[in-house]
Amino acid sequence: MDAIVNKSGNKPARERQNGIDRAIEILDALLRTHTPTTVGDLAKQIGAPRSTLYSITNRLIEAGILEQVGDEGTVYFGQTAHLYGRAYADANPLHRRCREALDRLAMQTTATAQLCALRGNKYVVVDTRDGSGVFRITTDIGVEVPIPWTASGRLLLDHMSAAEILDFIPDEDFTLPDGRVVEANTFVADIARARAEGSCMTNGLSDRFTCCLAAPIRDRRGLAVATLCFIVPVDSAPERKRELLDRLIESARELSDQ
Amino acid sequence: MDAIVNKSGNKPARERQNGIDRAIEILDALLRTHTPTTVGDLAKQIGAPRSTLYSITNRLIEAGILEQVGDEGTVYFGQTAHLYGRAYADANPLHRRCREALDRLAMQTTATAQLCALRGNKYVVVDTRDGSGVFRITTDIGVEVPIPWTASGRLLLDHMSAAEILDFIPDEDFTLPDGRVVEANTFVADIARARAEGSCMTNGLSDRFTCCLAAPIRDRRGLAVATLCFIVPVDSAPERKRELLDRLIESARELSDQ
DNA sequence: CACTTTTGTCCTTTATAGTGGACATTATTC
DNA sequence: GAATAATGTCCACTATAAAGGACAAAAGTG
Repeated sequence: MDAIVNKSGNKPARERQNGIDRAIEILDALLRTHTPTTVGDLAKQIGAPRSTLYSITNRLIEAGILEQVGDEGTVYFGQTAHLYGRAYADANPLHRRCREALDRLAMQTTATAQLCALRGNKYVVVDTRDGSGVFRITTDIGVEVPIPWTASGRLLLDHMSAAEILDFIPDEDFTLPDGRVVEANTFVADIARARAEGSCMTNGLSDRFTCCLAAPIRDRRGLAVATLCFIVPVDSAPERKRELLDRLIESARELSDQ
Repeated sequence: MDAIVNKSGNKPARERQNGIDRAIEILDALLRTHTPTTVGDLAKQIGAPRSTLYSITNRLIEAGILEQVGDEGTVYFGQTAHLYGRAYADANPLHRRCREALDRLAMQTTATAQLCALRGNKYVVVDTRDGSGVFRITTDIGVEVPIPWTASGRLLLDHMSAAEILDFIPDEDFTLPDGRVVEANTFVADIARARAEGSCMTNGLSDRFTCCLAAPIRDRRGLAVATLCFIVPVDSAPERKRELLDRLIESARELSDQ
């Protein structure tokens, strides 16, 4: 028999939750909404008693992981969270090298360069360098986006079979922001092609004005662990797109360890 | 009567600890050591049962806040921690503006520019731009340093009375890495002077070869919430130090809101 | 103004998470 | 190769933390 599951679909919803689980739910809720939130709102969002959340947020505030924002009742990530994150970014060799690559790419091309990866069954931007050009439709770092909306997503799934892919992605994620639907078969074919070509380009997919260019960074086993990606206007010259894509492919290959 | 206190000196040491407190202890221990650590070591450092730490670290790993590093038994911060930290840094207006200021300062001067603040009764580097020059004795981001070792520390305490200052700083923190001791009176006088001058310079203090230059960023009430700081060789020309200091003072004033 | 909603705190109850040990397995050390 | 230490997992016990509600005060709302 199936256990009752909550809306995130992966955790059994017990009536009494662990404090650490609650704390993680709080942090993830803040990452999702990407905006300072009141404790009451948090309680509503994650379906927890307010009294519990007050005691946990207070403890997290005391530790500096959360901070009271402005002077009205909302909380958001604090300085300590920033320090933890920097410790990660500085210690992770791949991440360090990727940051340097982003700097180079954004500098040389004036386009917006991003480092992208999976987080669960969603796509997230892990780091960005905003290009010096005016064009910047930039997804916020850490905000989860449905995989089929992105060029990078097609590369990040290229180790999976068709069945695994369709099982992995929630049905609703195939619907684009403007209501169009990505056909499952088309999507699987896209992935196969991206794998064969070692890169992926999408035009006007998640956004009508945006072209995304992406190349995979692979670990020693060939698994795409992240992607480098450029965001440019969809009406950029084909030659420019090609040139940018080639740069991405080269940088991403240098970052791969195989 | 005094409760039993653990070595960090501020938390009552109960025999049975809260899971969230344990989790925070784990994260702070990793930030302190600034290196991937085994669960057993963590347990030793924070004085907790191994069985407890295994269950908590596993939960944190599952959430992506921690990651298993390499393939041998150690854990460190994970990608999710990075995302939390970026969310903080992107949302915090002061922090955003400081990052831009650091970029400018490091670029224009080729010196290492840092953003510093207090964390409890210690000094920490919150962000750095390593200068293009060869000279870089850089404190790692997030690592706690005794306040009397730093120029910034003198500015960050300039709202306190002499008594408050001496009460705030642990006695052992007045001993420099090379064994010399900062006299309490001298330190208090340093702070008064730093406040009067609106900046602080130290030569060969925490490190024999380093000169630290710092200027305060103040909130509307005049409290120094952070500092901008340059790290240069102690034998740099006095005129250069003066010029760098003036740049810091100007940038820091622009970032202050008063 | 009355009325609703939200906020922050406090209290009691009870399911359960943290503890401390035991245990079989690897790693180290000498 | 024996001896020691560290690793990861499991279990039973009970102090305690999450829950769920109650409450006054503040903030919106009409």
